[in-house]
Amino acid sequence: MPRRSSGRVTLQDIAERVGVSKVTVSRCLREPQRVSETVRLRIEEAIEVLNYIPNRQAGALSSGRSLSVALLVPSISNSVFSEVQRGVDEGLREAGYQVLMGHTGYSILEEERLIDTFLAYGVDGFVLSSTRHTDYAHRLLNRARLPVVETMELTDNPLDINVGLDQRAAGRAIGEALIAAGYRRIGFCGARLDYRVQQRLAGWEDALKAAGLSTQRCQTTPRPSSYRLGGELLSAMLERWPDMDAVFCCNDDLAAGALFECQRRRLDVPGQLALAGFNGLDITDATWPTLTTVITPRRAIGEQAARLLVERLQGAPCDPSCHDMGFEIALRQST
Amino acid sequence: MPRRSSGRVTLQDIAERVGVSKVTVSRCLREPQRVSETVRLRIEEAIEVLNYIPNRQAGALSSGRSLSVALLVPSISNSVFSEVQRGVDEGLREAGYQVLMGHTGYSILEEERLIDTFLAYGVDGFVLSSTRHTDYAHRLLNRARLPVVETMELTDNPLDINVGLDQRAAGRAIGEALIAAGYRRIGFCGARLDYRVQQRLAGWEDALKAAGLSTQRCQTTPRPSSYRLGGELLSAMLERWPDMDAVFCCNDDLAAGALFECQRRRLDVPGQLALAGFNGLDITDATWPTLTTVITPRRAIGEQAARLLVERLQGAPCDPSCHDMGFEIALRQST
DNA sequence: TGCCGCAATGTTAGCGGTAACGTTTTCGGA
DNA sequence: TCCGAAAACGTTACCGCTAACATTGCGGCA
Repeated sequence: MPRRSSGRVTLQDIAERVGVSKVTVSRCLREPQRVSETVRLRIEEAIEVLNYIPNRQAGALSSGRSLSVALLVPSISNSVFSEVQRGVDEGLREAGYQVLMGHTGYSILEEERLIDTFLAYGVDGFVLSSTRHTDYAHRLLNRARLPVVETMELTDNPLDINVGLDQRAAGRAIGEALIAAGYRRIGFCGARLDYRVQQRLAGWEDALKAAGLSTQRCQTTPRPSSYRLGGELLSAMLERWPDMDAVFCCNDDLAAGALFECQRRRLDVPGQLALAGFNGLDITDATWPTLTTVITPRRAIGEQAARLLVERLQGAPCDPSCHDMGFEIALRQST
Repeated sequence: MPRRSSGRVTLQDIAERVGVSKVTVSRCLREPQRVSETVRLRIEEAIEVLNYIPNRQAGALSSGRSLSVALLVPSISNSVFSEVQRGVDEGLREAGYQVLMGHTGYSILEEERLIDTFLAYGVDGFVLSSTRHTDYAHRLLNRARLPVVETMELTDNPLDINVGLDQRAAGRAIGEALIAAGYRRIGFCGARLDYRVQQRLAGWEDALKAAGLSTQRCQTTPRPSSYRLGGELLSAMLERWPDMDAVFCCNDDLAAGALFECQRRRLDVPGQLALAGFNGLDITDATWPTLTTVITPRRAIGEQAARLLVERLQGAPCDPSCHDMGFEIALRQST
């Protein structure tokens, strides 16, 4: 009993219509210059007429390359990663790769699960948005011998390629900027507390300690970040440390939420309290007052990740490397 | 010359180690109860030890089902769609499907390209976030005979399943709410002007006309929506219609941007100008004053889409249907 | 004329799974 | 003890495409 053919148009159908073998059709699609002009035109016509859509699964199975790459981000709703995604997507699409996206919900266990899933899908490479993974994820990636880019933060010990920025230095820089602006009782407010946030916190502490200032005004929570949470955290901080004159929020969402809370309390920003955020999202440049923040080169990180990944995919040898994409302090009205 | 095997562990490797045929191993993975206890345990052990990861491409090629579904959204950075995505993802994952996401950048041509791409990947179904497609996309979808869910807005003529809300009715409702609150010189400000925004605009006009009010205070642009744009549009409107007493912004980003612009101009909201947005994003409940908006059931739309899609994937017949998920007006401080 | 080399195309043998059907084993009941 | 059906497992033939090698045809040159 012959297996039911899916009914889809296949290479064979094209080949029969044109009167060549299916290898020639396949070749025509992959290396057009290796097929004669006349045959090529007739094949192209047949593809058009029959509405042929190549079956990537079959192609991937046969060639061992799927021309797809997995991009794992912590959260889709967080606009921080949408810029990275755009950069990655653009760079990889140019090179003929399709990006398959997954979101880990900030969980390395979920990341592990997704790595497994995408390996099953036969992706040719990974772009991860962290340098922290489970042991099993490490083993999976090592065994698969695929190019991997770890993005966002830097690490001393990259799996393969690492593109990001020094989160701790950025935290320190914004701390120093606040100190330079004359603030002395500077608070830190952080949510989610993933590795990157911890680094920013450490940088903030570095700056304050170096200036001989107290680092006690630190309010953190494992809850996910949101505008409202920014307001709640700020309220709690104002209660505990009424003398606080500036707050560095670990991200822009919290900073904006804190700003709204100040408005609600008729607290003048920056007159009575200065605010600073992190990432440089659109909103920081739209609020009143505009928000001081650390602008992170998310788009550039994505593009660079794509560029390096493509090099590896096209044969460059595996040579672990780190790429510091820097950051920029944007001093705005809120400080 | 034998073809270079990818080096990956395959069913065959498991089978050899256990001393059974690979069909038995395959069966053990798909229908465990059809394999004897002892063999099953030994197979499971071998899978564990050898770190076997099934090759989905091969499975899909052979069975004709890939257990994956494409979800196409206009924009990843727009949080409106991340809620839909979450709903879809959750519902489909439960049923064993993997969601592959693509973003169209609000272009139906790009949507067409993505449909083509994902058909090549052999997805088993589509979730689209519009009811507007190119002719070619229509043909592709019809020919593929796959279940398709069109989401967000409603249509009289669904391709297959349609889950969304009546955008025009929602626009009318917010218009009526503003009128009921006593506003009479109500403006509309819109960006991007995709189909949904046009519907909201039409609804707003319906409400104003029904109340005998002027619909001239309408400022639109094809530019993509953003906070800053909200401010710019509001400025332009205040210049043209200084007597305006309320503005319905086609989405929350514009409304928030407009609010920030009011703060910049020291214009009291709602005292001097009332503002309303659309979608019910987090920010509307965080700003000061909080923003009146239309809360759209995005999560529910995603979940319902997933539910209906799974039914179809599991054999329910194709029977075009529309599902109105409704909306809710949230009157807040800004009106 | 005969031989060489290259361009254009074809043949073969898989890639790693699964559907369909075939065979063997097991076991209860007549 | 023997029979027959179900449970357990195996064989075969693909799914649609491509790598590697084989073949054909033709022009150019000695």
